[in-house]
Amino acid sequence: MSYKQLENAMSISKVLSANDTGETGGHQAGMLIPKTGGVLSFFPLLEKDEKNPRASLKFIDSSNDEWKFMFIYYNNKFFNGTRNEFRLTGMTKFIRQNNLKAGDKIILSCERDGTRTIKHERAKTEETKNVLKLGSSWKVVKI
DNA sequence: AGCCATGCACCG
DNA sequence: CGGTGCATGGCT
Repeated sequence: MSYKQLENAMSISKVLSANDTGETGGHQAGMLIPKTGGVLSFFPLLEKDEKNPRASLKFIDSSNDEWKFMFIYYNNKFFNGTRNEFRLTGMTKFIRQNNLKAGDKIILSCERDGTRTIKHERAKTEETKNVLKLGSSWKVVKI
């Protein structure tokens, strides 16, 4: 009797930063993966004893297209350098095709059969929605 | 911890 | 030769 059913159909999401989408001029080719929030458990375990280990992952989007991303652990901090972070690279085409901008969200899911899917969520840019004008110079005065 | 930025290698 | 992506350093 085992109780392991947590690894089924999990999904994570990441809000794109300007640098992730390339808007800052950086040629990043992908996005940073936060080390916190349990996000890492979505990805395969990488060999931390070797430098910059990586895993190629296949994702299916909503139109059933297949995408190949590279999950890389830049860990040269434990070798020569200063890096200690995870990245998902090779996403430029996907970002462009869907016209994703900073603030938009990427949702990655993992089905029970191991299939990984990718979705995106447009940021709600209704910035002036809650700026309800109430005639602030008027107020009720009791006499 | 996460985001920004860049030199260089590679490929069209 | 210019765009793209990797790897890496720097800055907040």
